[in-house]
Amino acid sequence: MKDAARFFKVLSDESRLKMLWLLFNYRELCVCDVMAALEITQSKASRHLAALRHIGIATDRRDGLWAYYSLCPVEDELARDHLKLLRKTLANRPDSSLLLEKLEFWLKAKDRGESCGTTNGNVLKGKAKAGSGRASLAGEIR
Amino acid sequence: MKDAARFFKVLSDESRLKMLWLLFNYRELCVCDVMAALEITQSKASRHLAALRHIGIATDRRDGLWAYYSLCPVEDELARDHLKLLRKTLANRPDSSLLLEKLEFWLKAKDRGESCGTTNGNVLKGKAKAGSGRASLAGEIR
DNA sequence: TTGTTACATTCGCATAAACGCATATAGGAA
DNA sequence: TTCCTATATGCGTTTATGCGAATGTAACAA
Repeated sequence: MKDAARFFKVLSDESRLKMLWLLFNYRELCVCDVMAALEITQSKASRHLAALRHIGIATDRRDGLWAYYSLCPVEDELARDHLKLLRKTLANRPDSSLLLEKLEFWLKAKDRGESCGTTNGNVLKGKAKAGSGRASLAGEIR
Repeated sequence: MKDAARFFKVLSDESRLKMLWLLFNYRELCVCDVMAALEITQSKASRHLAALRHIGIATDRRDGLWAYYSLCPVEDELARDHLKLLRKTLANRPDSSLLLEKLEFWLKAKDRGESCGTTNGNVLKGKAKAGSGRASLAGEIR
């Protein structure tokens, strides 16, 4: 049962639960999307996403500078079943919808050309840039 | 989602998962039963059982010197659903049946009058005592 | 009373986890 | 080249967690 305990340890952090909730609802998200929706630092987002990857419930796809994370098929039965249930149970949590709204708000701002601003500025308060206008690759699921 | 993370934190320890598995299969168990089945110290058993009690998924019933722990109805939907699923998923773990066998072995030894021996001796290696022959109150479920 | 037993709890220590900060890496643009 | 940006990671610090050993508590027996 050691691996089962390790799996639940990953679920025992609020930030990681929120990330899972976002990934349940969006096909893939980059680090700065998670950063913005959860209002956490870049290193925190990167590390927790890496934790999801390390136990094999998420993968990352690199595209230039960006790293897109998404859920991946889970071989372990216990993990797979509990993740499936988690998707349902998290939906009824009070802060779940708010979290999705925050993400949508950020994605729209990103579409308008705002940068992630990890180096100097605050993510959600960054000014609009004359940037590339890169379209978000976040795939909405709902 | 903070309370959800707290719930999964309780599941993130192998000893606590084993205790839950035993309580899924026996209506109630005293501390020394858990101690013997898991081959852990008394303070460890007591502490982890208290952790299950503190988040409201187990209760204790005192009868003289003994403390009998059992699962209790859980009001929170997330916790309730995941516990229900956990009962199924843990059944397929390789060490689950072995754990139940260890418990049954201990319960029979206890029925023969062996003491828990928390103070001085090792639990499973304690000599048979001319003790009270107290019948086990552990209620088998399977 | 004294002693024994089952359990809870406190203590101190060791390890693990989480964090911010700074830096490294690496791709894209100028 | 140089600069900027997105992400990963090493480092040091803080906090959390788990543990055994010892002690405390309360019930029962003699």
